[in-house]
Amino acid sequence: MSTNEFMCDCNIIHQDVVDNTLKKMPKQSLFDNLAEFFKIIGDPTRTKILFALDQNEMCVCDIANVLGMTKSSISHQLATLKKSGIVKSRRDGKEVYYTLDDEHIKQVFEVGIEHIEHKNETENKI
Amino acid sequence: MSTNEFMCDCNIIHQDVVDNTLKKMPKQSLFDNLAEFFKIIGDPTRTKILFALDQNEMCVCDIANVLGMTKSSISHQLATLKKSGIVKSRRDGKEVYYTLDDEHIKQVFEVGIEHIEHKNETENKI
DNA sequence: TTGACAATTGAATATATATTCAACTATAAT
DNA sequence: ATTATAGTTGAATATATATTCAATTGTCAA
Repeated sequence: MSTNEFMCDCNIIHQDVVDNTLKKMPKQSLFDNLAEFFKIIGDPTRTKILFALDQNEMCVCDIANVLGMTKSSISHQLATLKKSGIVKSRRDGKEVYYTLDDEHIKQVFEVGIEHIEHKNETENKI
Repeated sequence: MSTNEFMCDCNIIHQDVVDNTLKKMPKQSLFDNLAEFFKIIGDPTRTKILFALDQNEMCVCDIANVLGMTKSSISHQLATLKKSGIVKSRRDGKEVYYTLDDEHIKQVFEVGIEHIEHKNETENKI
């Protein structure tokens, strides 16, 4: 019944489990979008930018100073974040101000931090 | 006051905002861990593996069949996930069974999906 | 012990991407 | 108009990594 059995190099061992899982799998595009989103926030520089923007609306130079990086690299990363719909920008005079476009960011960070703390706990149990 | 002002190529424009943000910034290792975690789940193959394992404990061949990929590539990815403490494994005879080691995964997916849906909504408003 | 299958592993390849650098645009002030 | 500053952009480089391939290990059955 599985549509994938000819694409891989091994036999199905538990047909029921495979069929059941295949039935529940969302379409590929959901996984692509989900992974794309996590990949975008899965970079230390971008994570720091998002944390900073979660505190204040900020212009590029200020972000560069907070992170201790060049405005070029910050601008590149902001472009990536903007293209993904995570931040938005407005110009005021010479400065361009960035803000979070997605208010879930804090919540996303929180579950990530929960995971890290969970991991540290279990490691320290040894 | 800022410790970073000599590492970047532009002046601070809003000293108060920069100082205030720097005061609130967690240490670098938190961002590294956070980003590392999101990077790990920020790959379509791994996202699918985690979704599958959230349904059932599964062996490598079954996962390979669900995803339509070779057991080698699945095994490599499982090693990555295991090293990050996201999955764990047990051997039973010839098979090695994997399960989620972090029960937050479903919650992490949920906030990610919320973001995607939020993005789709705002796009469709045009 | 031999053969078969599940799974792992290391090296190689191919691809993605973060930062740098230099050039450029946009805006404001003189 | 000229100058200075904020920000963007494209190309180049350096680095990371997903998958493939071939070889290997672990386990069971005959």
